[in-house]
Amino acid sequence: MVEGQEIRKGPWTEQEDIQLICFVGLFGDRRWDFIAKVSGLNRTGKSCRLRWVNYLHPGLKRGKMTTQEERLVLELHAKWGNRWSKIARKLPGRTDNEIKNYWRTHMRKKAQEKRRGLSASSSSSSSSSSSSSSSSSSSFNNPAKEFPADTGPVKFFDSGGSEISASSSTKKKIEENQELGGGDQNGYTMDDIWKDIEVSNHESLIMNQDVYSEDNNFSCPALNSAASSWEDYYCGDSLWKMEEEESKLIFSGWPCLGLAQPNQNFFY
DNA sequence: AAACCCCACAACCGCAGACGG
DNA sequence: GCCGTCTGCGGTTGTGGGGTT
Repeated sequence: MVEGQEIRKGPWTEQEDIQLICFVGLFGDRRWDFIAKVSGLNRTGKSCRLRWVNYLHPGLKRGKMTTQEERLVLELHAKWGNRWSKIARKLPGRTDNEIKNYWRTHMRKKAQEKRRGLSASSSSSSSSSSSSSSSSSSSFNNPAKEFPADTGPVKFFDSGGSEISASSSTKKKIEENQELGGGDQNGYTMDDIWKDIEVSNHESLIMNQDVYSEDNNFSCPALNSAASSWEDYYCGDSLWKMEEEESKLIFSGWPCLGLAQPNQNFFY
């Protein structure tokens, strides 16, 4: 990066966030390496992108997953496996990271509960080798190990996709599906879920007009959503896809509240 | 009040695909 | 067609906070 400067890692400071927001406002949310360089943040483009996508993006919903979202995640995971980004696209305002984390924690819990239930009901049968907590995380995503027929710390929350692999995994998936869709206790079907989500999307779209274009690309955050702290710092409105030439002009009157000056030399 | 445990989430890493020169 | 760079994705780890003992 900037020669001699050490790349920063770890948690982002508020200052860095604001700085990043400003530069994304100027250059759009694409050229991350470029943004990382000119912003003077000693971060990698990757890191900047991640921070933006997972945390700073104005279209993000924060807070707990709704029941509809939970069900949708379950359903889509059953369909697509660990294609988190694909799943995330179906859940406006949620990130792949968020969904991934959600799946890990909640599904692990579910798996444990399920196992408890099973071992309670069937004290005999199927080995039930006393769950040695064994390897942490190394068996993730190993289809052979997903939904192990009742052994060990069940890794089914990270199944690596149900697409093809049948056998025990399929069995569990079927159970899951029955639990959520088909034979659900309250008969909540996918259609219902979609309806609900459409409704709530519609509502949030009304509140957040124009945040997204049709393909979920961020368009113009500065124009909407009443001032959550950082949004006040947005440096411009439609500077989104700006050429470097133009940006020079902007920098000549750099507006951002005493932030570290951007690396203007970059342009010359 | 302190120690411990568990959960939730942010962030990093490695890899693969896309893209431009 | 090859190579280098960038971007996106999935997996994994680290850490802070809240709850429990």
